[in-house]
Amino acid sequence: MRVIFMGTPDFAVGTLEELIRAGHEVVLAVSQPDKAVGRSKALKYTPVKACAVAHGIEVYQPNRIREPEAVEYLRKYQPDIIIVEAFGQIIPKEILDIPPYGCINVHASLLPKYRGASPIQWAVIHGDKVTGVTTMRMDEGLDTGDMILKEEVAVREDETAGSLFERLSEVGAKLCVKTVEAIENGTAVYTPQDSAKATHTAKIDKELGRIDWSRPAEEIECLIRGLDPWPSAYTRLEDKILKIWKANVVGETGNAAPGCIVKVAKDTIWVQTGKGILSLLEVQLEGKKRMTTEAFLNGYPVEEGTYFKRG
RNA sequence: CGCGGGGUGGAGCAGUCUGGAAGCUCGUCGGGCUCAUAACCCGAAGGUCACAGGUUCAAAUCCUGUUCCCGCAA
Repeated sequence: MRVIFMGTPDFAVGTLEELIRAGHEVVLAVSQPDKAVGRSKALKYTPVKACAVAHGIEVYQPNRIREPEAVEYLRKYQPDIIIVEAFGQIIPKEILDIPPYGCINVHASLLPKYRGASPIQWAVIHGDKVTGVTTMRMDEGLDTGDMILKEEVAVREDETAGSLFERLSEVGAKLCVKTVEAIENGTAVYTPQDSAKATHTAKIDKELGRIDWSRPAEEIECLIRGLDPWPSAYTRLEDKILKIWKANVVGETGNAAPGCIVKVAKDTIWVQTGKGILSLLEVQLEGKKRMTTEAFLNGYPVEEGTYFKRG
């Protein structure tokens, strides 16, 4: 099939590669404009663009995909189908109507749960045991199209958003190819979503990582994993930001106030939360690298009875 | 040139302002104590102080250039 692929971050790269490997003719890759990234504020290719370039596929990066000019640009390629995955902009109806087989979206959740941005992080943050990937035929709503294929993935105990990203990306890539196959040979079944059961998720921002120590330890632990590798959960230690990368819930003893450092051992720091104690195992002080709590304590004295402050 | 922190034995840090014999916590190795230990005691190994120039009788420390890492911002 003649395919136009629309996507931006790493998550979508696997799908693009899998489509190419499956023998589809990817005639155009559409990605968000390159952004200034990093301390040097140098322009950097989006991961999808980099992949497309490596495969000799033409790339198009409109500022706004709903501009008539962008719509006409896509139309010229006469795609049989358009695959959209983590593109980052809402696709207008004019584009949805271009390909005869429609626009197919790969969404990293079990729809209708977690419609919207960042479904992977939210699955971890909420402590879900199971999540997955759904492919659907897009309509004008936000992730409301009819579902085609769905695959469940178990969330591991120590799952981070990063590790889940990798796994769902692979699952999504294969599921996408299967979906295209089914559409091509006419066996695809379109199942409407039960909108009554739909939930929506918001974009992840740094503010979300500010740890509220009055929350239960379990909830904070999920937040830490859900925001790893970005933007990370953090607290404040003596006016410095301390990111927390890894922690364990250790029980419910103690009646100190939330945020109190109730114990400093050789390789861990115990913090009182609203419910239970959280044992910090891997941290990162601002300006420093991420390190085990043991290493951190070797060079940075922390006293029992002092407090972490919020944000 | 967006702002800032940093590169010192295997790890994390102090020392740099006020040049002048390499330090702390931990790890490693050996020995001791102990029923035993991740605990305690004694001892040892291990560093061209990121790299390159310069100033000086003398540079981890002062000056110049380079490079790498990290936080913020975007």
